Amino acid sequence: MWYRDPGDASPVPVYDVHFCVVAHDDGKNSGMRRVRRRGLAHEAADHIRESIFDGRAAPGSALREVELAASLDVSRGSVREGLAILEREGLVRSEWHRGARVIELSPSDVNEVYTVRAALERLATISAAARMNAARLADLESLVQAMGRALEGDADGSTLLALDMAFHDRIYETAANGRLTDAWHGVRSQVRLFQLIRIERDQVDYRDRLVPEHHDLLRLMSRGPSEELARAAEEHVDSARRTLVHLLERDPDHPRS
Amino acid sequence: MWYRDPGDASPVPVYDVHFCVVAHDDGKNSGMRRVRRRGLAHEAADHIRESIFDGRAAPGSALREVELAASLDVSRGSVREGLAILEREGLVRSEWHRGARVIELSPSDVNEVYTVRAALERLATISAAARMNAARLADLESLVQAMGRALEGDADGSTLLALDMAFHDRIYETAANGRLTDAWHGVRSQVRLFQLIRIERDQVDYRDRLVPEHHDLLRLMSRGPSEELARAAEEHVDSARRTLVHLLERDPDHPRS
DNA sequence: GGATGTTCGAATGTTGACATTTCGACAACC
DNA sequence: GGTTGTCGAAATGTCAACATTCGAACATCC
Repeated sequence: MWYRDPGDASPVPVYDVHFCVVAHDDGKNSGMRRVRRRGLAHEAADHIRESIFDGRAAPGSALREVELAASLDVSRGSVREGLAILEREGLVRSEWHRGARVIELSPSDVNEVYTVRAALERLATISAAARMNAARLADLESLVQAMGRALEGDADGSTLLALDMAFHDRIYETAANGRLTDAWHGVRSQVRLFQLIRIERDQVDYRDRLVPEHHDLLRLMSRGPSEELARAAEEHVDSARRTLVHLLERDPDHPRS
Repeated sequence: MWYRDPGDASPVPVYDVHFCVVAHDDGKNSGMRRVRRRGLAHEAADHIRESIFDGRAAPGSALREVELAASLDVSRGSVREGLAILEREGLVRSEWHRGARVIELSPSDVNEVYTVRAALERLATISAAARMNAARLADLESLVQAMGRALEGDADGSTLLALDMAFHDRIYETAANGRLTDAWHGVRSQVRLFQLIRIERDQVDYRDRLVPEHHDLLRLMSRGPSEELARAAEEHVDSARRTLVHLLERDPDHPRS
């Protein structure tokens, strides 16, 4: 028996099953690798997260448990747990008996997030370089090439952003440090939010630097760990920080398209 | 009306009120600063955390929600939320429909935790140095002096550890970067667990290095940010890592006293 | 008029009951 | 003998109802 009525558009059991294909295996892996079940809390978190990135949930707006529970068709408990997940990611702030709100982004937040990110990326890049091999290198290289193709094809911002994030995710994956990945996930969603703003309001700079900077990182990583690589990783993040602070100070309110 | 029966030993309302005295104000602040209410989830998390540090909950042992709910006299929901808090701190691992367990500590975990900690501490120390002032310096100095007194008085390990942790907490506080503090809290409890092991099984080395290393950090911080300071902070953490890996590889099982 | 106390509604915090999944033991089969 | 299938207990995931808190509008008092 299921919790939800099967009369829904998609008559799947509520305890949803997620088939996660390992996206970047060596080509020898013929199909699915592991099956993960996550529960409604993660499902709810995904929906809410998406609505924040979409702009449907504006920064500062309240995320009421009953509303969300009704709109997502799950109980308040699951919504509550989902909101806790988003709070861990820094997308949401909640206070005692005052509910949860979408975070608001100020220049000082940019500094906080990107300063921490620089420290993490420094470690991740060096750790990844120490564990680099041909397959991983080729994988990263294909991502950079995809960036190039996307730029020539005049792809929209979200495509570029997805490739950008994927590149860095792979680095953390290669670093193979669970605690480091956890720390990254603590700022990742915020970084994505900021990069979204950056792409919206700075069409030129981002597109000019996307391929060269990532290509440089890749080249340095292929030569193993070095202080030069660490510096490059920090600078890659810090230049993004400077750009964002500049953008936000010029025009604090962000009119979404 | 209260949820709990007032017949308890401490007849306080369940929605407990916590008076947080700012512990290290400049002496001019006469008393309490802010009142925080946290809810039962945090309360439950505190209890469980303590039982992990005490050794009552051994590494790898299951933390059953019903048991904890009964023993803490709260509902399963609150225990559940508390366990989620501890999972955020890395003290607990939980899997879908398989419950939560106290983490087990292997040498590879030491490497993960202390590598990340080194990266965070590097940033925190430099940020703190940039915001250092006389009052904060004096505060840190008094902590180092307290360490010295504790050593001469042959204090037990937990006292030394508390001072050690307090020293580093103050650094993060001085850095005044919320995201950095969050990341630190993601490994802090694990660091504390490891340091507990270190103190238990290495009475000499830790006590010898406690004061000199912290004094060095303090001296360098007082001169403002520098690459030398960054290196010292990293090395301070990395030497702890090396010691712990050594200890754990010699004697993987830790017989608690 | 302005500050203070009160009341009320809307939201969250908490709880216990129910549905689902997991994992072991045991039996049946090849 | 080893593998496979079934059953059941024990645990977690989920839900809906209740208790508590917060904030603001209103009335009251100086």
